[in-house]
Amino acid sequence: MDRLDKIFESFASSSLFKSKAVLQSQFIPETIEHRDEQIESIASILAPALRGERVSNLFVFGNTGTGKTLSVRHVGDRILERVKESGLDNLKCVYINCKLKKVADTEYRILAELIHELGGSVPATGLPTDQVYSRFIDLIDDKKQMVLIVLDEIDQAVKKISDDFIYSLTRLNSELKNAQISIVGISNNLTFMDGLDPRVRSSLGEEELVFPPYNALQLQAILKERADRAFKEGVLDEGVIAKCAAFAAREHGDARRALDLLRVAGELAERESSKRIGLQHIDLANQKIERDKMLDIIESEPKQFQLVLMAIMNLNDRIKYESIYTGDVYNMYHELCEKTKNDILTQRRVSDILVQFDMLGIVNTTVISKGRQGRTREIKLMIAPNIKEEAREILNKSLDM
DNA sequence: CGAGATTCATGTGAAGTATACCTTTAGGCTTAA
DNA sequence: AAGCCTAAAGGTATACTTCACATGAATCTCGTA
Repeated sequence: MDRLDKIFESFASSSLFKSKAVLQSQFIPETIEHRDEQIESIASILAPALRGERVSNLFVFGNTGTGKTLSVRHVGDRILERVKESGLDNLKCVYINCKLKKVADTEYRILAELIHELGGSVPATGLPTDQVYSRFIDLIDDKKQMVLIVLDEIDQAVKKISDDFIYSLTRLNSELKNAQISIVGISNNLTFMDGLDPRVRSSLGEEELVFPPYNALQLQAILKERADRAFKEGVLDEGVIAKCAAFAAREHGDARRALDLLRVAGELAERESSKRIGLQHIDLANQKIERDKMLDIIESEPKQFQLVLMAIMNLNDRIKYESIYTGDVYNMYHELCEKTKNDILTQRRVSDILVQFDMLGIVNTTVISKGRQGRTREIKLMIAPNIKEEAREILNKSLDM
């Protein structure tokens, strides 16, 4: 991808970009603006690790795109640098994102990922969970060291597994003879702590830190800084940055989104070989981001899920004004399965699939009781009309219809 | 007419099944001394 | 005797099914004014 980008860029002499990477989400800037206070706090909490002391478990809150991950990683990297300089080898830092489905959505997988990151290996399945624990312990307890575990999106993990997992992690210290572990939890759910077991809450929340959302002005400053590095001079129209910032500020001050917006706007402008990036590109970019997100989800869904979605879409077209209910969806799904020679799942399962769609935001469901007509889910399709055609194409293709 | 009882079409939870992987273990075979 | 391969045994995750019970308001029933 990067190499292709380079090729294309070298051919497009009118490229607007100086360096696109600056706007990509993996990019880690040297300086993080408007987060000095938080970074210093993190640093002072984690600093004892340099002396080989156990540091307090830390818990970081804040909405998406407020720089939590970035700040924590930044501090972590700096500490590791420091460790390297002084030639010591008594500190390790592991970063895990619990939200990435492939990486971790069971206790097992998170542990496996931890072990993997620390250089060990463990099969993707098959081992009793407690054996994985003991492997983990063996791995880190072979010498005196500190292990810093950063769990990003920890709320996702707890939701899917249970807080026992974190409890056993915090308890692990008592089983370790040489090594010590500390946990840094990152969550974008402010109320996450309330639902936790009190024991977990107290051990995990030894230190807490809140990242407030960026306001529009701060977003502007951040965007400005990055835009200067990313774009050639004078390609941005007046007010483009302000508009990006405004869009993102509306979305809870999500800086990542703001940067995405800017990048996509740039790409769009470039594609129509415009010399400048205008306000209309931002609007287009906003639409495109939404669209891509939705289509990606749809495409990556398993077959049975796609069949159910197809059923919903068919119904949605047919009866424009009435609501769609579970029973209708199931019947339509049944038909589709027969037509496409797919296995037919039970109603129970389809019901669960609908719940999943609801969580993904593809569909909006409400459980209602229709009196004597029983109880059901009222289903509303949330796919924007202008994407429907494409969505249908994707479904047709992958369902072979 | 109004308070309860009924009822319908699913929601929901628990437990079970099938399948795909994975490790460990032990037996059998090969190999080298 | 040591080393290697293989198959069986024993575990987990995932996707799904089966069974049983829970829901909640429209509708029915029936006593009463």
